[in-house]
Amino acid sequence: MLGPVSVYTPAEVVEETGFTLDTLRYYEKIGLLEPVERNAAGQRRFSDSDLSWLGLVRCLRDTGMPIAQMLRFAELVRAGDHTIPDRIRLLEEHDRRVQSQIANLTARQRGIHNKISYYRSVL
Amino acid sequence: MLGPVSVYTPAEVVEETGFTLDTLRYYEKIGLLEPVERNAAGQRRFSDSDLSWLGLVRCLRDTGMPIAQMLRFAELVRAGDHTIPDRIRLLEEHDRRVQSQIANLTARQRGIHNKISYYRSVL
DNA sequence: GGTTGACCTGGAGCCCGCTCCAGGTGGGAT
DNA sequence: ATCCCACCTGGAGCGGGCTCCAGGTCAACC
Repeated sequence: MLGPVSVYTPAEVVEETGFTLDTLRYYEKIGLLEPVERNAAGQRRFSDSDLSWLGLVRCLRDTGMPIAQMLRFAELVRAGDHTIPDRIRLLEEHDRRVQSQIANLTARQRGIHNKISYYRSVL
Repeated sequence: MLGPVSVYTPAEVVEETGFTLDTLRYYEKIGLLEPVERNAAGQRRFSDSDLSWLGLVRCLRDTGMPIAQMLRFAELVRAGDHTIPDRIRLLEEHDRRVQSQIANLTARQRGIHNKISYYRSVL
């Protein structure tokens, strides 16, 4: 039994992923997205696997991974299953950076809270 | 009794705040920093109050506040104590954004963890 | 079969936030 | 007295990540 094999228009992918159409085209142009299938008229028809890749891209972007590093990751994916350990290492390293991002954000937020408290105290 | 009134060289401020000297000059140029005191030779001598302001700037920058908004905040500070309620509002609004940043980061991190687990499961 | 609107391409432009440079002055340790 | 290094200014340049545009093609609905 195969999973659903669906096809999505650009507008649907924009809706689904939150990326703009310009951004999707840009990602394809730089190779962050595999060349997307086209219909007879040359319009993009995205696949489930494009969608799922874009889901991961969304996670990595939103956690601050630079595009250059996502490209390296994309190359590992293309290179085949033997790169899975490398992919794990890359993601784990990124995860550590995300963790410290959260810690820093939380610490700085405390500084902001202090300032707010101070301002309240002098009202 | 007055607090310590000290004066800091550019190098000390760089050390203390983590901003580069170029960044400090840039912040002064755009008015995010009040015109800094100078010695006879025209070199900057930062005050305690510069340092403390830079501490707040560090919190706001690290939590993603755009420079334009920090400038608005700086103007409120210059305008005097009657703007304290506005400052509180501004900081609280920013705090809410920081909170949702942390939430988003945490959610995306879960997506990354899932991917790592998946990769581990297929090894 | 006409109109509207989604989509296409290549390439230029933009915004943010620094960062770097050239060319020069002054301070302070030896 | 000399050296070196920190610091100064104004202005240009940069890197990242899109974003916008002109000019054109197709599709789909009335």
